[in-house]
Amino acid sequence: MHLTASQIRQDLNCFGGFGQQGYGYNVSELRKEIGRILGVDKHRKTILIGAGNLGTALAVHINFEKSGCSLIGIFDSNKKIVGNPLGKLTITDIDDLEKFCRENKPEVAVLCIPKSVTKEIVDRLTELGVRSFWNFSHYDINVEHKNIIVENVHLGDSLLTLSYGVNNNLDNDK
Amino acid sequence: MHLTASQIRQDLNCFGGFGQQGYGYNVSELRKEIGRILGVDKHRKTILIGAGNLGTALAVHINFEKSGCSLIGIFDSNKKIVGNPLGKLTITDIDDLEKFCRENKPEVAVLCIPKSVTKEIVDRLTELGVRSFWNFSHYDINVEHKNIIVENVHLGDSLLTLSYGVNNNLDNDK
DNA sequence: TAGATTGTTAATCGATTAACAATC
DNA sequence: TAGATTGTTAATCGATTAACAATC
Repeated sequence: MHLTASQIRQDLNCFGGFGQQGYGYNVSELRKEIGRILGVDKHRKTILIGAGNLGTALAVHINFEKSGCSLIGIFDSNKKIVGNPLGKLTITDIDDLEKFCRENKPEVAVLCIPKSVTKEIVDRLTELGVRSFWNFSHYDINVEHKNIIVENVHLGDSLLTLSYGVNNNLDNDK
Repeated sequence: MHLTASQIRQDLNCFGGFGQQGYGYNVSELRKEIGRILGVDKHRKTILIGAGNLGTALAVHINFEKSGCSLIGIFDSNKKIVGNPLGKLTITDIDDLEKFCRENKPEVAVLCIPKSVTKEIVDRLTELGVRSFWNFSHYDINVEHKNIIVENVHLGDSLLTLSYGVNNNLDNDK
């Protein structure tokens, strides 16, 4: 993984001492501890907004539980696909978002929606108590309201990084 | 963008001087220069391997030209979807990969395929002269053969980062 | 000349690496 | 005791920030 032993020891010490000097690490215990730090033992209720190509891909391929998230709802504004099954869930009308959230209190939202509607959706969701966003839209969520956690995934930027690498013969796989 | 003026000047100077002291930058010229550095003015022939949910999402939503790439072929092993249209292209049988590459000489490949077949596909593509990979599979491409450029996108890692942020109340939007 | 803005050098900061003490 | 391995401090490296010279 391109990491030195020294770096691993330093990093682990940010969270505490997990090994025994002269003896080593209990690997399975260490693994569990790291999992706890990352929060993979949680089941945070998560909803997906937007069941287009990307939303569908994520709903099908991402193992949410593996990251401590539990996908409990999928929403879309397209009435033609509302009611359709997607994985183990059924696509719900975005108009029912408020009702659903008041009843189920999700904490995390995955945003697979166009830039133009993202601000409105984020406003509605924060109002409803959602504090964490996995954001695939091109809109940059404005964290004026602190205590909100955002993980942006801008795939276009990633392709641009590759393009730079191609044009400058860089091995950026580190 | 959370950048200081100093940082921008430093970064620009890695590539040369683009402004005039006391006067400023010619913004549209600077923009063009940065574009050239990133290679967005190129039209590198690009193929997409795997037309599942994720591959479809990328084919539809990503503006390849904007990053200097030109999508010229889409391949899948599923005979049921071979021949189907996808965007402006038609899904081609993966068995025709060699023929297509010898004729069209693509430089970049987007990998939306399962981990299990990635090594084989990468071997075939490098043999055919493809040197750059935008890799969405979970397989870590082994760059033993230098001169190969890889940009990995592991969406699961991104969700795990969010999970850590949620559990430790970190604002990681910087 | 005064004000403004870039280019470049120096200072600061943080992260990586190396060294070594502690311990089995 | 010798060898091995973690925890922790010190040294090194690189990137960010600050300072200032150059220029309009």
